[in-house]
Amino acid sequence: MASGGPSLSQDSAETSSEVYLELVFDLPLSQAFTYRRDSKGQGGLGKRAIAPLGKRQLTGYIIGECNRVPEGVDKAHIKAIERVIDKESIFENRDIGLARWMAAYYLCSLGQALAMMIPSGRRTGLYAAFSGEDEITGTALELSPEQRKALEAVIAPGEQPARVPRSDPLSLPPPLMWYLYGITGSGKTEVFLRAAEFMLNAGKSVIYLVPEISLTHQTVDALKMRFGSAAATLHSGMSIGARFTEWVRIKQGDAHIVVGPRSAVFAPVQNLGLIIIDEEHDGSYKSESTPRYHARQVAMRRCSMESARLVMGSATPSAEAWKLMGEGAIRRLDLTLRLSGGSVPDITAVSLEHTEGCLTGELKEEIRKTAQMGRQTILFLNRRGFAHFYHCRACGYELTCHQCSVSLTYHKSRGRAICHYCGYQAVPPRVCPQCGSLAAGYAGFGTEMIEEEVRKTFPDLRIRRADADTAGTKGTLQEILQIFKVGGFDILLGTQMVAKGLNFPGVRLVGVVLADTGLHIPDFRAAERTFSLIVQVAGRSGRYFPDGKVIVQTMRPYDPIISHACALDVPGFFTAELAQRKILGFPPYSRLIRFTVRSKVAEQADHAINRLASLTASLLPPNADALGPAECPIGIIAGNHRRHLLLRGPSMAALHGAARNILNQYENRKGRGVYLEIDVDPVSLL
DNA sequence: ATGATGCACACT
DNA sequence: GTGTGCATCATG
Repeated sequence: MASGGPSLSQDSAETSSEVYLELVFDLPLSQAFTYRRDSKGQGGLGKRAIAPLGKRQLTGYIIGECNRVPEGVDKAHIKAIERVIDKESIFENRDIGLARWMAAYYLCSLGQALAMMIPSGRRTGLYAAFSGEDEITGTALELSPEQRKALEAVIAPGEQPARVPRSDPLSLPPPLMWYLYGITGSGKTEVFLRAAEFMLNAGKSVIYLVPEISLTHQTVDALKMRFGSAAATLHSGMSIGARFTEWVRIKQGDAHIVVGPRSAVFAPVQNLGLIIIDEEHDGSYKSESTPRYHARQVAMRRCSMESARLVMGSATPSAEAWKLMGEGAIRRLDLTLRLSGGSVPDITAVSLEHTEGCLTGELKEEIRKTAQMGRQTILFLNRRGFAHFYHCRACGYELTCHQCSVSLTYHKSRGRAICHYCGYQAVPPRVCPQCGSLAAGYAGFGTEMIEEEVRKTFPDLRIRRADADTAGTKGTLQEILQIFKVGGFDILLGTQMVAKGLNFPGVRLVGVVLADTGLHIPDFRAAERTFSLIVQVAGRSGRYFPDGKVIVQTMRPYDPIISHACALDVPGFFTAELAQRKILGFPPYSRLIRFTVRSKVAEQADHAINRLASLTASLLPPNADALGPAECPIGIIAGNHRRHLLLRGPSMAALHGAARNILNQYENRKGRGVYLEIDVDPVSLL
């Protein structure tokens, strides 16, 4: 039937009048698929449509309309879409443009990138919420001279970066960027709010990014008070319906300022004027699943594309941001003064060597002194659990998880050793399972052990623990923190979560029980994270009274990282750290793409990573190199053996092409049960 | 991603 | 001769 020349030409005459739709799906497939319109002749760029793909009916995104079928596709095989879902386009050209950039930059499919940008695109997780950081008031506060200067810089008229259309989809002139660099309590938030207010008055929209959702509720409340119904939220803790409602409100232009965690960077605001990134250093801005985008990177791109401004802020900038500030690409605005009557706390590093237990004499004395003053103490420990490693001093045996390769942590309250990665639990043996020695047990300490020691040392003081275990039950953490805030007990003992932006007026003393935890993890950012954590924790002290005291216990009191942190010397830290990174050739002096493979079968993981490595060896340009292949620092998670390989080059441009070629070759013959994850600009290498 | 297909080896 | 498992392939 479809054999002769004449019939073909007739076909093409027909085809030219027919319009086809190009759809992409939330699948790891790079290509678009061509369809006819549905029975009612519906189509529409930027709308979603249900369409048959193989045996399945999937939601696809209409990214184009064309009047000829692609090369090598038989017209007769073209199917019609089932139906169009949306009445109005949900993706503008701008959104599709941003998604195309994401797909190219993060090496994911266009469909995966688009799915990220809409509320129901991906399943939504739940996070524990707790009250946050700065006391934001509904009414505008008086600005200090420093704040005023910062605000004026950010809202200064004029100089817009030229809107230069480029053929290279990855390169655009950078946006105008500023960084509010200042200690906790120096009033960054008020400057952000004023800048936002200015933009709204100028008829522009604002996106306000906060880490996870910890600060979202409070920031939203404040924004609602300040800006009324012009404010909207988009976060993963909301129901799908609530999210959608807010999304529509934003899309229709009813809301002009959006607060939320990293995914809010995709908020469909009209006429974007400003993106704010609060606590820019925070790790939660990097997505942990495909596409593994970084909200800061996406924000920069969006601001470039839409000629908007970008303002970030933190007391402890990321190394990337610090370098850009040094180069002048980001303009630094210093906020040096503590408002609310506070001042910079007095920070002392104390050696833990030769100390019985986990509290040094210095720390005990300060706890006592603080209590006598009727004030409060926060004890911070960067580790959950009672103790960490089960270790035999006779033969060196270590008790580790059968599923994952990490050490088990003993939780006294449950009498169990628990894996912090997969949740595996075991009753710890009394004698060494390997050599039978009795000299086996737990070394190190966790929050439970400290709780016990503090209770014993200070039987008269009221102490509460706040960590992931306590937080398990829904309102509990929130409650504990609220009680602490109003002076309900004397000592708060906690992990990471007390380091985040919490704010307690009555706190005088902050004790970092062991600052070195995490310094030895095999990750080139270990120092940066440790430094940042200590400085952030120290910032909890002395917010409202000028007598804040911080004791940092450490095994290595002379380590420059610890001493820079204790001196709150961010420039000093980065001078040393960036010099080190430069010597070692790590970011921000190079760029990385990480390939991670996982499989239940170790040999399959090895095989896969070796194949990737040999492809890499033949396809990597001469100015780039590869690190690995190697077992991941966490070699096994939940029974999956993990191997990784890092591509390193002077710029992303040098790596992208090679990475794409490697992936194309690899995809041809990938094994079953072997999964590959691609991480562009990885933040964690575990 | 996932459902279909084809081929190897096994078993009533 | 049919059944089960996995590798390979196509999806418009």
